[in-house]
Amino acid sequence: MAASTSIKEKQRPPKKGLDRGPWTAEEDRKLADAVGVHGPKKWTTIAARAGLRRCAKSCRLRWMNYLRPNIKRGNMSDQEEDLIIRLHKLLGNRWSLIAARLPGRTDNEIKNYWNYHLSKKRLEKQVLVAGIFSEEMGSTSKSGDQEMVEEKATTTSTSVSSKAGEDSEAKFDDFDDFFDFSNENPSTLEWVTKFLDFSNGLSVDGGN
DNA sequence: AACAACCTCAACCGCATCAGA
DNA sequence: GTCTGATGCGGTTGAGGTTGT
Repeated sequence: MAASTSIKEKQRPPKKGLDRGPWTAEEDRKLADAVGVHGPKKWTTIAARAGLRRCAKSCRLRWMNYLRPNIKRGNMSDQEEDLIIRLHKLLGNRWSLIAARLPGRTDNEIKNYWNYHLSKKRLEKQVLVAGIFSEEMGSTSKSGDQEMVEEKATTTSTSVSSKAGEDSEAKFDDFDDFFDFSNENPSTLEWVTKFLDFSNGLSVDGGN
């Protein structure tokens, strides 16, 4: 983020007596206990009552991304990856919405996965396309296109992290084959249909 | 064995939105 | 209707582990 300062995160002083950095097992236990008592809401109350020197946001994040029950860990299956690609095409960078369709996966996890894995796959494909393109153009030396693609490879995160919608349409045409729902299982198809109905309704209403 | 490059994961921030006073 | 604090989301960063040379 451009808003991030050049000062390294971990070197910043803690905010008014609050701890920062990785959570300890003890903190996790306290947080889990507090959530058990108060429920996964009222994070300011939880942060205050749990005896943790952590802010409410930090507690919520820790719970949502790590301590919450039924969190699935480990590699993404092919089906999950496929679904992420399709949902991203549909929803853009709305990671929480995408995560809601992948039981046990967190928005943070999906975001991480997308930012590295899938953007990389896309770049590989771009390189391939650029290579074919320059061949068709009959260029023999290392083309400007290729250089551009290579340069793009160094700016992966910025192109991927643009606002939702901006990139999903224009930059992901390569995944159109993934976006064929004709063989989709009924539950996914049903949800996609509902979503499209809903979004169509919004656009007809002018978004209100 | 040492180093570099690659990859994963957890955590932080700022901003937007929501909800209650 | 406005203000303010709480909550949720998306973008970004960096530590640390793994793999390759």
